[in-house]
Order: sequence, then C-alpha cells, then structure tokens
Amino acid sequence: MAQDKKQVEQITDMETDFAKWYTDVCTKAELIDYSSVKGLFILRPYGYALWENIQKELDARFKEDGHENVYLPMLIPESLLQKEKDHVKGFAPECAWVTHGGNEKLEERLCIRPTSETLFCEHYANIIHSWRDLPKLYNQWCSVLRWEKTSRPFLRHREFLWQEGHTMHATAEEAIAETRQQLEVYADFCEKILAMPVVRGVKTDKEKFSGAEDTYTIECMMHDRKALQSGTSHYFGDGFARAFDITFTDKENKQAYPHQTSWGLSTRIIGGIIMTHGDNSGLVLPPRIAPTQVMVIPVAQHKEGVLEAADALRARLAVAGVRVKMDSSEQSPGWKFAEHEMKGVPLRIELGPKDIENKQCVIVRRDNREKIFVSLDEVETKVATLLNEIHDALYDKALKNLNDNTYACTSLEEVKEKMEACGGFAKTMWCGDLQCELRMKEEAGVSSRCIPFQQEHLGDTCAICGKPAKKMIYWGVAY
RNA sequence: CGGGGUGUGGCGAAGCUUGGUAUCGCGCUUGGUUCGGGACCAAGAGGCCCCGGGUUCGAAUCCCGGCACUCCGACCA
Repeated sequence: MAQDKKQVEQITDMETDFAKWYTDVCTKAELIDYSSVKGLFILRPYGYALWENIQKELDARFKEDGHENVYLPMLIPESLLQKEKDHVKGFAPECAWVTHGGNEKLEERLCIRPTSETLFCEHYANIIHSWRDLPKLYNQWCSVLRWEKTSRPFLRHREFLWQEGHTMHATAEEAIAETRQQLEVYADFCEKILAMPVVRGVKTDKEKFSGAEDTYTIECMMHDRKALQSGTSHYFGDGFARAFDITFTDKENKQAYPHQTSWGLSTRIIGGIIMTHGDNSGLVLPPRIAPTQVMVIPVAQHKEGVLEAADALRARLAVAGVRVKMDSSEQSPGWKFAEHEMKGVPLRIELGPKDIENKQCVIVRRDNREKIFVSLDEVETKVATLLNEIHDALYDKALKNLNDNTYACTSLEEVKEKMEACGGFAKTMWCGDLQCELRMKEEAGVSSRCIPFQQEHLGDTCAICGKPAKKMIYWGVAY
C-alpha cells in the first residue's frame, strides 16, 4: 500500500525521461500551473516567490549602478514597430495583435509588446535633447508576449515576466561598457546567488538580437548537458537612434546620435535553476534565492512542549535573518521530510522530545542529505555556515558538470562524435564564416553558443573548413 | 508548422475493440489511534467522461471537426 502511494507521488527519474522529470518538478513542487491558453502559465506562490527574490537581488544591483525603474505601455502601434527594419523582421512573426477596441475595428492594429525597444526609443526621442540628458539608465519590470509555437514551463512561455534595461549614452565606448557591465551583473548574480556557473561571451552574427550590433550572453549548462542562454545584453550602436530620430546636442554644440543598449533576464532562469540543481527527489534550491531556507519540523508534535520549542527555534532563526518556516501540519514527520525535499528547501531542522532533552536539534542538508546534530546554542551560526556551504557545494557540482562536459575539438567530425556520444559543449577554433556555422548545425546538430571573452588557443585553423581561425567558439544544443 | 502519444472526480489509472449512464488506488472531509523517512482504522463527500456536432431508442465507448497537454523535428529575433 505504501509502495503504491509512493509511486503515485513520485517524480519521474531524470535518467528515465528528463523532460518529464522537469515538468513533474515544476508542477509537483507547486511552482506552476497550466492555464486554459497554451503557453500562458500560472506562477503559483512558491514559483512567484522565487521570482520575487530574483527581482529583489537584481533590482538592488541595477539601482546601485544608477539605473531607474520605469513603466511603459504594453501596446505598440504597428508603424512604430516597423521603424527599425531588422528588428521588425525578427519580431513580427511572433507578435500578437490587438485589432479591436470594444466592437470597433482599430485604424491601426497594436502589437502586444514582445520587447520594448521601440517604445523606449519613441520616449527617448522626446526627452533627450542635450548631452546633459545623458546617460539615460532605465529598467522596466514587466511581462512580454511572443507567440511561440511550442511552450514549456519557464523555458518558453508565450507570456513571460522579465526585466528589460534600456540605456542611452553619449558615446559608443560608454554604451559598450554598459553592455559589458550589465552582462557581468547577470553573470555575477548567476554565480553568487544562483550557484550557476556561466560562460560569458559574444553571440555570432547569426545568433544575435535583431537590430543589435553585438549581443553578449551568459550560457549555462543544464543537467542534461544542454545549454540555456540565461541572460543577454545588447549593444545597438546608434542604429535605433537613427531609425527613431533620437538626437542630442553634444558638448561641441553638434547634433549627435546617442548609443544604446538593452539587456534582459527572464523567468526562464527559474527553469535554469531547476535543471542545474534539481535531482530525482525534486527541486534543489540555491540557499540565497530559496523562498524558505530552513523548514523546522517538529517530531511527535502532540507531545508536551514540542511545538512550543520548535516555534521558539523558528523565531530565533527568523530574528537571525533566516527565511524560516515551521511545518506544524497534521502530517507525519516522514511525509513532511519528503515534501520539503521535493520543494527543494535547503535545510530542514528536526526537533523532537529526544532533542529537547539533549538540548540539540537535527539539521539535514537537502543537497547531500547529511544529518548533523547541533547544540541548540549554536543553531544560528551553524545554519548560516551550512547555507553558505550548500551554495558552494551546488556551485562546485554545477561547475564540474560544465567542465566535465566541455570538449576541445579540432574537427567537425570530432564535434559530431562527442555530441552524439556525450552531449555537452564543444569548443573549437572558427574562421568566422556563417557557412561554417550553418554546416555545424546541419552536420553535428549544434548551434553556436558564444565566442567566450576568455579565449583559448586550440589551434590555428577553423575546425570546419580548415581556413585560418579567428576565434575560439562554443557549440551546443540549446533550450 | 510537420510526425507520434495523451485527454475519464484534485492526482494516477481501468473501462472504449464488442454502445445500456462509470470502477479502482491515492488525495479530500469527519471521528479516533498514531508521529525520528511519504502511518492506521472507520464512516463520508466529490464526475459537464476535454469541447462542439453527428449516428442511435440509448454514446465515456462509434463517426466528423476543434482545443489543450506532451514528445520528436523545424522555428525561437
């Protein structure tokens, strides 16, 4: 009987079916629910709490660097969207349109924003006149809509939450520095807060954002060795400024076009967290982002004094600044252990009559299930230490996955072999030609992930065509 | 968008071939006993059988058309 129950509740093993494992975790850990419209998902409290913590961390970092939050409309007139030709070519196929207001057909249809470059440009044209108005460092938290053909929880929604930074600068140098700086903010956030190691680099022309001069990216490796583009930062030069007629008078009293950037990170990163750290028992949350860092579980809670002692422990940890909860529901302890493991709570503390007698508690780590007996006097410091240790352990494990599954290859055949055998990333030298990039996709089934900032010299010739190589580049299968 | 799979109380499934008004496990409610790895007993509640048409005296079941989820591919600015 107990066996049956376990099977019903169980999450599909990731070795059996990684995709099923992923959706099981999303739904069973109560992060997400499906809605009646394809590709539009409900973020449940636990999933939204994750996003709120992500927002809090990033927002603080943005503001430290002088960025300000704004909110622009969600509808874009078609004519506005069409002002920059590369941009519209990229986005128009995925736009959803508002064609009616009430029963009246609109004169001009309105696109539900797939991204807000055009809206920001329209606004910037109105408010930027002098070099004194620059830089403009704006950020927006909002949702955008892209009519994707297939959708998956967090990884590909038609409507998703994100932040989009849009900045304007007097010089190209300044704008490029901003682009790089914001990518580094994302990279640092992934590594220090989400325990996700990243590869920083530049996208090829083929993979860059419509209308951008350069697209910078951070690429993460998931547990199934596929790549997830986890954040991007674009340098636009003055292309949009010209298209939207944004000009300012510079210090020499000359008319000039400002240089622009945009950068974004979305709820997709939650999918990244799940697929980087999760295991067959469910979610494993990095401590610094976990909505609940510690779950206190009273054992034999009906017995005199147990609940009170457990709640006192919870209160102490809360005072110490830990995000802590107590589960005093009428479930058995074993049920609670399994439940909170599935939801990825980094630490649980068991407190029962025996512990109270011995003035101790039992702390169990989610990541390795280690049980630690801790004197009640030392709980605060021990919890703080353990949370940091878990973060480091998660990071190291993810880094090992990244390193162990990144292969230096010298020929297309070798890439093909490696990718078929093991998946992961291949790094090769590359001549820079689109033809070689297309051939790699065609023959080895991988797309270019990025040209890393941190270059390695793997040889002198392109692994695909044999001509002189310009750069070392990463390849992989991407989400 | 192409190919496959699925859709039955909250969840997982059986029933469909061969039409007769729905079954099981889990969960849920109430009461009681339990409580250190998904406890047990008893009594209950809960179903537009994905949606819309059609065939039929009668459809979860047969036929047609949608929709959603899912996997594989293409696409993903």
